[in-house]
Amino acid sequence: MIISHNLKMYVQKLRSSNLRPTKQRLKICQFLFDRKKTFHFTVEALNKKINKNVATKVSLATIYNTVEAFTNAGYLKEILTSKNKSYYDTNIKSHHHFYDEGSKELTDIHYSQIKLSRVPVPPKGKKIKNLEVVIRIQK
Amino acid sequence: MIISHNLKMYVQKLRSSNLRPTKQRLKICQFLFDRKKTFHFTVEALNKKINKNVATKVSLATIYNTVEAFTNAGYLKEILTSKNKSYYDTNIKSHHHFYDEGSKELTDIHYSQIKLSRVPVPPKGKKIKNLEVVIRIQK
DNA sequence: TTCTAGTTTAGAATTATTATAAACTAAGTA
DNA sequence: TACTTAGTTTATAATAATTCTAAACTAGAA
Repeated sequence: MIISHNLKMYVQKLRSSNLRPTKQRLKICQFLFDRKKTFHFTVEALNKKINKNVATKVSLATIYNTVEAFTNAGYLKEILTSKNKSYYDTNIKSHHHFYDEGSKELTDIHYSQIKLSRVPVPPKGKKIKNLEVVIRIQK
Repeated sequence: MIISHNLKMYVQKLRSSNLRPTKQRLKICQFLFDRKKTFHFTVEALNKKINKNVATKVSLATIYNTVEAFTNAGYLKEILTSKNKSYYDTNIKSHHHFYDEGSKELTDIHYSQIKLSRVPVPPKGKKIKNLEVVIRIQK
C-alpha cells in the first residue's frame, strides 16, 4: 500500500478545522482528495468504495458523519437534485451541473459556461452562501 | 361547500393529459389551483391540508401518485433543495428560489431578478427540460 | 348493463438518514 | 510514560420519506 504523500497535509487540514485526524478520516481524505479530477458521489457509493477489499471497514455511520463534517468544513459541496438522496462533489469551486433525469447522472458545467448578469439581493439579515444552477436534461 | 367554477376546466385539463378526472384528482386540483397565488408544498403538507376536516379522506398513496402525475403532466414543478424531501411548486413559470438553510424555507425569486447571459449547450441527444437557480442563504 | 383498463387504498416494504449509547482513541497533562 | 477526558467510532435501532403490492373500486366505452 502506497502511503499518501499528502497525509501530513490532510492532518493539518483536519486540525485547522478542529477535526481530529483519525484513521478513518484520513482514509476518507485520501480516497476523496488523492486524485487529479474531482468527482460526484453519494454516501452509499462512497461507503462501498471505501470498504471494498479492505480488512478493517469504516462504518456507514462514520461515512455519514465524515461527509457531513467535511461539508461543513468546506471540503465538499452538497449538490442540489430533485431526488431524495444527497449528492456530494469534491469540486468546491463555483460551478454548475447538468442533471440527467433518465440516468440520474450529474455532469459538471464549468463556471465559464454559465454567466449570470443579474443576481437578486438576499432578504434582510441573510447572506448568500451559495448559488447553484442545475439544468435538468432529458432525451 | 362552494363548487369550483373551474371544475369543468380541470376535467378537460386532466383529460387532455390522459388522466381520468376522478374525484380525488379533482379535489386536489381545486386545492392546488383554485387560488390567486402560487405556492410551494411537500407531499406530507399537502396530505394534511387536503384531509383536514373532511369526511372522506384521500389516501397518502393517491396524494403521492397524483403529485407525480401532475408533475409529469406539467401542472407542477419539482423544486431542487439539498434536503431529502421533495418540494413542489404550483408556479410552473420559469423562476428561481432562495433556500434558507436555517428555516428550510423556500422563497420565490421572480424570473426578472436573475438574468442568465450565457447557457451551455446540452450534451448530444439531450434536451434542456428545465433550468433552475437555487440561491442558498444563511444568517 | 357489462366490461375493462385505469385508479385508489391500506398497509407492507424499501431506502436514506439520523439517533443512541457503549467502546475506543487522540492528545493534552501530570 | 501513564492518566484523563472529550471527541470519535461503531453496531444497531429508530425515523422519515417514498415506493410497492394486490385487492377493491370506478370511469367510460361498448
